[in-house]
Amino acid sequence: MPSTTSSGPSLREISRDAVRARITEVALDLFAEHGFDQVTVDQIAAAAGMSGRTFHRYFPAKEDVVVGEPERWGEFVRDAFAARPDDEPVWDSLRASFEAFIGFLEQDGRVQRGKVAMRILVSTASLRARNLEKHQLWGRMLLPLVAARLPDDDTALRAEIIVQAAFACLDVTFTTWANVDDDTTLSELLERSFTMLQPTT
Amino acid sequence: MPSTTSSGPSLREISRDAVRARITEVALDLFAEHGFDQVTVDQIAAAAGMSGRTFHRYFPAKEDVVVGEPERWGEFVRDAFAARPDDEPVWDSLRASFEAFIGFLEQDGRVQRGKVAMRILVSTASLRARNLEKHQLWGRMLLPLVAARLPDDDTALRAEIIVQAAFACLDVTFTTWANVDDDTTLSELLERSFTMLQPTT
DNA sequence: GCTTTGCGTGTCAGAGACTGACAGATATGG
DNA sequence: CCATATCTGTCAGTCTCTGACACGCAAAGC
Repeated sequence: MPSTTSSGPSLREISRDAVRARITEVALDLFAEHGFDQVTVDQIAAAAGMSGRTFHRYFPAKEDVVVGEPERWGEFVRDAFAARPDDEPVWDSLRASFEAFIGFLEQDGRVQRGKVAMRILVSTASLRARNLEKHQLWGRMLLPLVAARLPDDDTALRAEIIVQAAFACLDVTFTTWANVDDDTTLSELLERSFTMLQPTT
Repeated sequence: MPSTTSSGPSLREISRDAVRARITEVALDLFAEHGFDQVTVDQIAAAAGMSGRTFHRYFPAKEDVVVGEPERWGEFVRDAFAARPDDEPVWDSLRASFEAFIGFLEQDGRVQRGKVAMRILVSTASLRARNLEKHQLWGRMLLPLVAARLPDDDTALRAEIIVQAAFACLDVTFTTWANVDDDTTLSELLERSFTMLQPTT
């Protein structure tokens, strides 16, 4: 147990995060060069100086290296949504929450790396699958909040549709952003996507 | 090669389809009882009286038993969309195309079995993944047709959003239908879903 | 009728992603 | 220095999926 003097992450956690980051760095390079499916776990592990077994102790599945930790970002988005005013239309609240998410990514400086990762993601079936699971998770986290803000009847189906449509917008945003070479902004694409769709009130 | 007297499916194809149907039948029973992940390919093969290797000659992947042949249905939907009048709003055309698809399924009497299959599908990650690939495929087939019907600018992004949103509606439709015990109709749910969302014209 | 050809099938071997069990190494705290 | 917890590698095993080979059977050609 860590001493009570510091309430921050323990030494072990720092070390663990550092190793995870290193693995991610090495793996993304390999994926970018040879393609996700052409790189084996053992190759990544060797490049990172460890055994394949140890790789799986840091990432349960090979896909997790690219997708990251959906849980953390899901909480971020959920909290952002919860912080929105109650009288705002849900569609706008969702857009604002995704906007905050994107803003966080950009500020963190992961955008360049993010574009590489996203290009790998959208071009690999098993990674798209993992991404879908992220949507499902986020959906389960957002659904009750969205449903609570909807007027009277049919809230279950309405909320489901709205959330899924929002994810579709987010997906299209990231996909087109990854496939384009100019400097089009994620925020810009997100706004355009959300504007093209409107839930009937 | 078959003699020219009959232009129908060859004997081999009939036999192949029959075997495929038999495997599907046996496998769905096993999946429904034990869950998709708990049933091995060898178990299905044994229950169908063949080796595991032969199973894979009929279905490249275990998931294909549940998902079926996306290509065929994709063509069906694409043709249905192409047959719609040019001046109809794309959103309505998409709804009509999905309606036709659903109608075909219901007429074929696969609805009961379909509900079982759908329950297995929505509760298994790898099957949801395969279903997503189906969406991607259908999307690639529909996208050019949809884009061609859209007014002037930004057709690429607009088409992408509209198609993805339509798939979201279709997905929610099947998912809620599978999870509900009453007699709510697929068409009914589809209509409600599509009505809740409107692309801005 | 016999052969040739094509096709379906089983067996075998192997890659690749994981997972559990065990044992040694390392570092953390007293 | 020791006791503890954690990390790590090795090994073995499961499961999906693929390629290669050989066997059997049935239709087609002579």
